[in-house]
Amino acid sequence: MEKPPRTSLDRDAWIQGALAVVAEDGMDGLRVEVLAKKLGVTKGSFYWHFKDRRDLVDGVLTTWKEGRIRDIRKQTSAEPGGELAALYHTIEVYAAAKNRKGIAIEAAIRMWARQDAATAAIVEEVDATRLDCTRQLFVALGLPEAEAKARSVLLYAYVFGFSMMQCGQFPMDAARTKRWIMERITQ
Amino acid sequence: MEKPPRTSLDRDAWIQGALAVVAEDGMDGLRVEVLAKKLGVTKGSFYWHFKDRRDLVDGVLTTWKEGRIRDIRKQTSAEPGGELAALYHTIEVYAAAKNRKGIAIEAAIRMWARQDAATAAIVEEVDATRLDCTRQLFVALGLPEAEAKARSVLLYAYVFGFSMMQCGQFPMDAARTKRWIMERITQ
DNA sequence: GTTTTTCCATACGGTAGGGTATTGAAACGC
DNA sequence: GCGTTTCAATACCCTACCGTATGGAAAAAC
Repeated sequence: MEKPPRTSLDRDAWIQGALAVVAEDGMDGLRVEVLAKKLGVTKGSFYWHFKDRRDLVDGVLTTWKEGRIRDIRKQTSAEPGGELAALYHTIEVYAAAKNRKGIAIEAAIRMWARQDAATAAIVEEVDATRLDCTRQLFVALGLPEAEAKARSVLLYAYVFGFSMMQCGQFPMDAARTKRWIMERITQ
Repeated sequence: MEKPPRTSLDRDAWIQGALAVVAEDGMDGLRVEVLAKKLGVTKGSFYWHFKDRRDLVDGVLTTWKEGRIRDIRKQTSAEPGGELAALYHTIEVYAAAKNRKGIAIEAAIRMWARQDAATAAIVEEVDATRLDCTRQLFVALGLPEAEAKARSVLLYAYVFGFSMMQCGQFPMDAARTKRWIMERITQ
C-alpha cells in the first residue's frame, strides 16, 4: 500500500539541501521557496513532503541530532589502551578547520536554540552525549570521576570555543599552540 | 548650528534597542518596523536617524566592538602582583551565566559574521584584543611567550565554548568543575 | 511672530515569502 | 487500456517588511 522508502528518500533530499542552506545562512535563512529553487523544483513539491516550514525545521533538527550522536560515539570509540589516542583524535577531528560546514551548522542550530525550546532540548541532548563520551575515556584512563567530568567539560568547551573564534589577527604558532593545549587538556 | 548631542543621543537609543533585539532574535530578527514599534515610534523616525537598515546594523556593530574592547581592557587591568587574580576575575566575569544578554549578542554577531565580511573583520579585531589582553597577564606572570599565547587561546576558547554549551543534562558539581578548569588554565 | 529646523506620522509602492487550491503528468495497479 | 496514486507546476491570497515621499507639529532661530 504505502511506499515509505520512496517518500522518505525525497524528504531526506529536502533535509540535506536544507542543512546546506542552514550552514550558509542560518536557520532564519532557510526559506521554502529559495530551497525549492536551489533543488530545481517549486514549492508545490515541498508541501507534498512537508506539512509546513516548521516540519522541515524539525526534520533538519532530528537528522542533525542523530548524526551528531552517531558521530561522537564513533569518534570516541576505543579499544582498551587506545583511550588517549581516541581523545587526541576526537579533539583533532572536532576542532579541525576543514569541518567548516559542520561547525557552521552547529553554530546556526545553537543560535536557533536560543529562541526555540524544542531545539534547546535537542542541543542539550547532543551536548550531554558528547560530554559523557569523553568522560568515559578519561575514566578509562584511570582518572577519578570528578576530574574526568571536568576535563570533559574543558575539552568540549575548548573545541567549541576555538571553532567560534577568529584568531587570524593573533600571531602564533598554531600547530604548536594546539599541541600544547591538547596536552594540557588530556594529561 | 548643529546639535550633535541630541541627534546622536537618539541614534544611540535606536542602537541600544537594536542590541536588545539582536540578543533575543539575532541579527536577522532585527527589523526596522518591529524595532520602531518596540520603541513606541514609527519608521518615519528611523529613516530620519539612519540611511537604511544596514546603517543601523553598522551602528550596532561599531557600538558593540568599542564596548567589548573597552570591557576586556578594564577587566584585565591589574596592578603588578595582581595578574593571577585578574585572570581569575576575567574568567569568572566572562563565563558567568548571569551575562546572558551579552553572550546572546556575541553569538548573534558571530553568526552574522559568517555571512558578512565587514562583521568578520570586527569580530577578528575583538578576538585579537581579548587574546592579547590575557596574553599580557600570562607574560607578566613570567611565562614564556609561546605558552602565554597558548594559555590565552585556551582561556578564551573555554570561556566562549562554555557559554555556548548546554550542559544542563550533564550531572556534575559545577562550582568544583569550574574551579578545576580555572586552575588548569592559569597554573 | 514668523521662518527654519528637527523630528516623527501617514500613506504608498514594491518585493519576498508562507501556505492553499487546483491542475497536470507520470508511474503504478489491475 | 483505465483508474489510482504519486509527485510537481501554476496560480493565487495574504502578511511582513524595506524604502520613499509627503505632511505636520513642535521647538529653535532670528
